[in-house]
Amino acid sequence: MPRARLGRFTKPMSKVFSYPKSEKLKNKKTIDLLFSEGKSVSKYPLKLIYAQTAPFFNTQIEAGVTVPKRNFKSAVTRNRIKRLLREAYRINKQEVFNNTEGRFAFLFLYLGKEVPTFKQVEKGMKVVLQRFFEAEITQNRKK
RNA sequence: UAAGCAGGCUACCUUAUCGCUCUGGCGGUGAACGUCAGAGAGGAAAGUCCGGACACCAUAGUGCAGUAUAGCGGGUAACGCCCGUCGUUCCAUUUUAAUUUCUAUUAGGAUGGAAAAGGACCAGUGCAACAGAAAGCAAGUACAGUUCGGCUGUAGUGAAACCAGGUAAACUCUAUACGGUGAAACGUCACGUAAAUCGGUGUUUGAGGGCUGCACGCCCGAAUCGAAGGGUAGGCGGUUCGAACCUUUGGGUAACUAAAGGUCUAGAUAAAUGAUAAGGAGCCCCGAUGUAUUUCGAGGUGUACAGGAUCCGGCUUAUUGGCCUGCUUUUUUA
RNA sequence: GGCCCUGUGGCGCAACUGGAUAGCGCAUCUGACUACGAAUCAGAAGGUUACAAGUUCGAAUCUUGUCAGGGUCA
Repeated sequence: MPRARLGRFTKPMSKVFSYPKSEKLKNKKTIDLLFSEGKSVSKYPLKLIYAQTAPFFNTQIEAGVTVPKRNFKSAVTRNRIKRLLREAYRINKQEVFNNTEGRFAFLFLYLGKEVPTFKQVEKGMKVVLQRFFEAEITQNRKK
């Protein structure tokens, strides 16, 4: 563990609504982990797959975004939906940072078959994150 | 002024807030991070249909096989691309001749435009449904003519009929070009496992490899091939200055090219250009005025096709609106 | 990013060295048989051979270009 400095865990909070490169979910292993063992909550047209990961890197949450090629053939519309999803996560992620303990990996899937507006995506994002909190709280109480 | 055709250019804008990637400066030992400044998708970035650059494989070698192209000349790094030109076919206009009351038909010439994968059945092999005597090496119907010789002409079937027949986007032949594999190439650093198990072949009598379909030749060569199984699937370089773009002058019918001057113009990697709000160009529709252009008011829309992934030159396909140039036809005025 | 393959009724397949009505099985519909159903028998419908252009007298077949689907790679 050469580069893991656990004391550096907290990020500076000056840029609240940012979504830099280091918070993006890139590692193929963790993505495989998400699909095999991750739990999910969904609110059409969004679906959130999440899993707890080891506290290894500096970031608290890694998040990724996916739009299936099967539903959207054009690369332009796929890029647009991914941008909308990223934007919605960027604006609403602060609640997650304030209300959770531990590290998580997120993957947002878009399941709809039509191009949404930003308001639809943001509404779905808020609901999905709320359901994520509820699921986590009930799990903690069971423990 | 309007319409059509051909070619070229362009790709909505402004403000505010929040945000993304890269580069440079400063702070920071360094990384992270902060801050300031700058840069940040296309005409097709697409399809991957051709041609190259570049990298590795012998210094890329020989023969066969295979693939591609096809009048002639030029351009180019190269091309299946582009330009010019010849012939062919089609269309339009015009003209001549014959027939005809006219319309029109046939044949020939001229002008303009368009299209196309446009070598060779005088090397050989194959193919041709139905119809037809006969569709390829053998035969033959009817009528007419006749120098009486299966000599000549006509008719009928058919897309094609006796003729050196048709057919090569049939095999093939001729000429020319092409070695193979492709940035998941290739180099390098790091992490990690199994130097284990089973079976085959082999060490100068040479296994196997050098990703070519085969043969030869050349090089490396002591281990190697297969099965099942285990590990890693990360970083950096290649990677953006290039057959680059712009302007002027000269050469060329043109495609294009030479010289001089100037410019720096994306480098992401689960993949950067976005979101929200307001407003304005533009477009559409409705109403009023009006011969019409226009003007005023209200509403809608505020864009089509579409996102770099090593890089260039083409081709093909998708596509909305605006602007410019040329040609043709038409209207008005003088 | 590169390379390769395939498109024929609703489904699975034939016909592919060009020759005319594109065929077979299952499924569908109608009728018969039966008290009713299944099975069986008889009959019918359903195709612009993925789309577009070309070569040819003639194209599912040959050529080219689009579109759709699938496979493969360190």
